[in-house]
Amino acid sequence: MKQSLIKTGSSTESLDTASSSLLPKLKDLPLFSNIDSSVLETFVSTSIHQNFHKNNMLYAHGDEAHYFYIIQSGWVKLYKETLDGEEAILDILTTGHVFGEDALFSDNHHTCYAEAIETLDVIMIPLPALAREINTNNQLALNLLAAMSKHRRQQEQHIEHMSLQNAPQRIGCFLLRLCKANDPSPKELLLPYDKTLIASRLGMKAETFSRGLSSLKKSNLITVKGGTVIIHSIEALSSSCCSACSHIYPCPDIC
Amino acid sequence: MKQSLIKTGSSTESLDTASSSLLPKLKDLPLFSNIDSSVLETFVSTSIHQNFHKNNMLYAHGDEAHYFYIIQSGWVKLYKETLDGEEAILDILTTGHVFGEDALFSDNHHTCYAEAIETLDVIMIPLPALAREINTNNQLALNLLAAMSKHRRQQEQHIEHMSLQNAPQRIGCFLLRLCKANDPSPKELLLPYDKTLIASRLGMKAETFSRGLSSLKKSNLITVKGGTVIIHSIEALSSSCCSACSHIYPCPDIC
DNA sequence: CGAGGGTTTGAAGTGCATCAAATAGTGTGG
DNA sequence: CCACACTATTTGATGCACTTCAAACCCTCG
Repeated sequence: MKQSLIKTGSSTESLDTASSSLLPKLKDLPLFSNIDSSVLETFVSTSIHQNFHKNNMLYAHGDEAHYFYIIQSGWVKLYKETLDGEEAILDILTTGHVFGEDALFSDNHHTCYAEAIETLDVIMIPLPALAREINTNNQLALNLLAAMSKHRRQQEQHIEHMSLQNAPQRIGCFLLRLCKANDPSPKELLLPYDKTLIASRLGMKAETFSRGLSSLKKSNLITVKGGTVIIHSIEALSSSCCSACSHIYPCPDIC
Repeated sequence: MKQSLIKTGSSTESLDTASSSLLPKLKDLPLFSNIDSSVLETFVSTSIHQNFHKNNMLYAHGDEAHYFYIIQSGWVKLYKETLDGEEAILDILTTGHVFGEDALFSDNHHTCYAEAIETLDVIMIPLPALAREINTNNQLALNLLAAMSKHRRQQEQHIEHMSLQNAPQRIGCFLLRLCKANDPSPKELLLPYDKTLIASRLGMKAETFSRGLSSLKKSNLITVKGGTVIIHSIEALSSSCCSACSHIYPCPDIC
């Protein structure tokens, strides 16, 4: 039904293979902590550095998988699409996040769509290189396990939110997650992407999102001006949202 | 709100430690495929074999984790509970399923509740034993990765179902998943546990589940008598349910 | 047989979706 | 820099799916 203007392949391909400046960036990722530089150098030497414009598709559900992706900057949405053409957003990722690696365990095929939603800058590392390495490198396998496990907890929270929180609560929770720091002072923040997309990420329609924001406004919890939101009191907002959740603010590393 | 009669600890403890008859059972689990018998013997020798009655709690959210669990028979629900006392079911597991192992990556604490919903028979293996082994045994780490990855795809489907399917569709999909075989003949099956619990697993109230079943009945897709359901035509049922899903029947290994 | 939980049914309420239209915001070419 | 086109967002009116509350029914088990 909602057929977006997908321009696959029309991405800006700045293929600077193996720029050694990538190495320090990889080293900082949890996935690669305690991994020998020599291994990372192998990854870097076979990697591709690429840009994608908004609405470009990185891969489709069912595609054969060749790479996994490390986000340098920008935003990606991972989603599924039904026969009816409806889409369900699984996750929206940004700088430092890794995705696509799960194809290793799905017969080398991707199990969802990945699409850039803001100008995106990724490092693409060939999956066979990863596969070879985890087969012998136990530390890397353990790091990957830790990453998967974290992702699993995030998904559990997603499921919990969808079943138990109402629209304003899901919105409030989303805003709180945008506040990294846990100081209790009023907090001004910029919504990272389209409101329509945030709505979809939270499992609601754009109209419902809009009304949800107004309702938080009316309760005097926040102020909204365009894409800017001011949280008057983190304390107050969390007490109105987190009662319908198994975690209390500030959530653990999950959020 | 819904405070269930939890009788923690009052379980029937048939502690027959290290019965070597367990070994062949472990060997058949995907998690332990291609793992040396000597390793499994170590697991068996430190394991506990235990029964839990309906409504017994295995562990609570936040508990320090000592074991992971392998189900021999019976059913367990994994769930979260909000401050309000509402619960969200994450998963319902049965024979052959493994759970609790993710605590290894959550600071050795469980991140949800686990409760027996039908008389339950589990093998409990100490987490430190697993931790020690995956630190050096790459094959085991890879098996665990594969298991986590499968679980991840299941969760993704759960999320998708919750966002896109309506109540009768979720029910139909659940029934189809109970049919392992994909022969197209009418299929009679027994609901594995309380309708109330199925409802909750599917993210709806018992009343909605009941009405959903009637609606499938009225569409002449199924017949219901007590806990027995007859699917008139798998073809017809799947065509009415799977349109709101990214998978078509029969779903891949996910279901 | 009777108690109690699970299940069904009915009536009414609520929250979100849908449809439609107005408004704000953004990027374009002139 | 402005006018236009197009999209994102908001607002209002209405509908529907699911929930809630209440009561009846049914089934199991002591």
